[in-house]
Amino acid sequence: MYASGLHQHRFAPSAAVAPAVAALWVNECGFDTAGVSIPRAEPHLVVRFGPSARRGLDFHAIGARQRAHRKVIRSGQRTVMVRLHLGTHGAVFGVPSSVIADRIVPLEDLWGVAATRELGERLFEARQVPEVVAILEEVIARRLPASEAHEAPTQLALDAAARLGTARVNDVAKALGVSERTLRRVFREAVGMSPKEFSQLTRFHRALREARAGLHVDWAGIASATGYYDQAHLIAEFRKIVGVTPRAFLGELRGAASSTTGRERGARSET
DNA sequence: AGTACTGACCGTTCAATATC
DNA sequence: GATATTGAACGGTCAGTACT
Repeated sequence: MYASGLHQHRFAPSAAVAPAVAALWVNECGFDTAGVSIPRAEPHLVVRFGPSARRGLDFHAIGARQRAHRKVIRSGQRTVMVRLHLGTHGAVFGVPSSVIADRIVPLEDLWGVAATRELGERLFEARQVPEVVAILEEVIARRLPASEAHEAPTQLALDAAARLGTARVNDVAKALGVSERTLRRVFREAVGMSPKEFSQLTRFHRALREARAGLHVDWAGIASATGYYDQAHLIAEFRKIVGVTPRAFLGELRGAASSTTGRERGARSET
């Protein structure tokens, strides 16, 4: 999430939650502003404090998303974002990824009223950001199984995801020893989107990363380097995913990421 | 028999590519 | 840039198999 005037504090996940948590950060904003979230396949756990939250504090699970969405961030709002690894939805949320795909689900619908009320009370009392992060990590760690091994269907989807960059779905299915239909079924259940949609999102992120890194002088170069047929297709894909052209979206992000700090347990890159 | 899982087939959609 | 063509990917459905 990026927004004008937004302060972002990043935390390296502790060893206890590292198998499930890919990134953890806190956004704070001192005045009303606009924000845009970049769509991702990974599920997120979000805790909001402040004027936008119900009763001053609420938490949600956000599933795999294929489209950016924009919203107003109110002054005084603090948002704790936890990005999970693909395939950990079952352990952390207790449901298949397909259940929360393209949705924002109140955590109490997944964890139950009692568990979320207890968590809410603890978070409400914890005023300092590191304390909030520690509580969240403790709660997530408690939900993780002793073994890091995934169930077979989830592992199949993860193996497919690792190969899906440029390979065709049918070829990936063959390489993994299942039919294309089975791979598609399993993948959608485990990831919350189709293999093709996952490939497109992966390619979009690659192009965005290259553009932000400034490795190419023009969009045609980025399109060529990241697997798009041509610049026109790159632009069409950006329009579909984030609603605007690549140049406009970069401008939106540049204007947004005005203040970002990496600290506490070590800084990492964040998109 | 009922259930769960898988593969195969089919018609449709749409992205990729070629051509004008 | 607009349009046409091609083929990959999709979801629905059904049959086969294994298991209870």
